[in-house]
Amino acid sequence: MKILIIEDETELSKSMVTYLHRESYTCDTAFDFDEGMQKIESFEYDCILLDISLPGGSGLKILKALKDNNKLDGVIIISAKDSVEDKIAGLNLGADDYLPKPFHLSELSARIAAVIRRKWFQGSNVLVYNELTIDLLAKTVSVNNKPVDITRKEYDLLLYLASNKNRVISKNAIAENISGDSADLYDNFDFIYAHMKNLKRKLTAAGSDDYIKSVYGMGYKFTI
Amino acid sequence: MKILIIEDETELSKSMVTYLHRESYTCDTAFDFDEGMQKIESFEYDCILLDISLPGGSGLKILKALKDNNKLDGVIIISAKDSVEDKIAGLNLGADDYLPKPFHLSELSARIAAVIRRKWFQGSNVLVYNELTIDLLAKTVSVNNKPVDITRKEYDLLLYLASNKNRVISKNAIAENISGDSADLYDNFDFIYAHMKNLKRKLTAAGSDDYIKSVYGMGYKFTI
DNA sequence: TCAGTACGTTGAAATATTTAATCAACCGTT
DNA sequence: AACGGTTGATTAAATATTTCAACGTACTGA
Repeated sequence: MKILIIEDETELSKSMVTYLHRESYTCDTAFDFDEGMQKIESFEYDCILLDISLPGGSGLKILKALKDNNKLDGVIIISAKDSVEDKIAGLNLGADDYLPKPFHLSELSARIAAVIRRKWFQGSNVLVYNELTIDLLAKTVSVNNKPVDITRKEYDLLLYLASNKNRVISKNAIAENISGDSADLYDNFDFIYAHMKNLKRKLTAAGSDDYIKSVYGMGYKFTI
Repeated sequence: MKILIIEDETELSKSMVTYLHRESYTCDTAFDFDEGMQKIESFEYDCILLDISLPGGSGLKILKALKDNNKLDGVIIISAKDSVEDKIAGLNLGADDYLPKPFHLSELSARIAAVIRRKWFQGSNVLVYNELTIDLLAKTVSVNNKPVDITRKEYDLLLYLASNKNRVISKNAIAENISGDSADLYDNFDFIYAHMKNLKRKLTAAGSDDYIKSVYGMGYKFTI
């Protein structure tokens, strides 16, 4: 799952990245208004953490832009505790959640998990596709109720495709989702092939159907 | 197990912290209304001790906020003996328990233990996993009914994982749970490895299966 | 239809990361 | 001061990730 952190305090931003990375999220960062706008325009994110007070322009303007582009789902406002008007303005614009500074990273992580569940999984913790289930809380994948031993990248890959079922997902999108930073340019997708092969092998060996189809020249599609 | 003490009398707060610390609880403190609100908003606790009469605002308002956030489980009201209306208001709002001042710390501790048992272990005093049992009252761990000599951190670690069985628990979460202060960023998790090794060694030496599996890149999982 | 080419799959090797184990320093208690 | 428990640093081991090269397969245009 991919998160954009728009926050000018570099120390805070850095510790968020570290913590969230350990929680299996991949993070992008933006440190001012312009960079924030640029990232939201060029990439897709599962969750956006948005500081209101930013150099170069108010975060509320970014929020407005997100709203106009129908990308409000998954936005969490973070802002100084006393800015009540920021909170009201943010929630009025339709942000999903509001977290006053200072906050504990575990709290942030819990809010992100809730937002993502709401956005992608109708608030549920478990995705079920016939014999295949993905448990978001336990971070496990099972086939016929037997857990499958899966690595983190494989899990990310499966979750990403499954949460976009019936859609063709480009390899660029996959690379950005399961790998580090959107700034990276990928000259080849060999690593995707490798993960895909291992994932498929493990799932089918466990008795699952192969729900992931490759779409020649386009990407991959999870179809139930 | 993590406890939040919202209490303005510093002496009382300090003695509670000391006592509860000896009882293997880790404690956070808040000394007025605002601090209390901030802590409950930004962190998860297994039990919250809430004084009703606080500088800056009534504890009942904190209780209301907890109720609105579905975090009422594990709240114990502490208040002057004669405030019958506080008691009624508190229990009406759904607090778990009520303890009139002055009280014995042992009484407090017993109530906390009861609240935690109710919240986490459906009122049971003992967790049993085949040959392995964890006695919450005695704070002991046994294998085949023979007690195992275990340190406090090891006990915390085992209890935390066991009470989240079949879930992968991140090292972030483990660090926060077993480490005393609420510091939330750790630059390394070596101390977790050390405790983990000692815990596993003691349990297997005592004849227990190794129920704690490491999940590479994700954390640890207790599986029966 | 058929070669030609781009794309996808595979398995193995190389690299990087995470976890384990050991040992030493630290800290609070007694 | 001595002790056990806890934590941090270092090295070793295990595991995951990425790269690479060889091979299949699907599309393209003549």
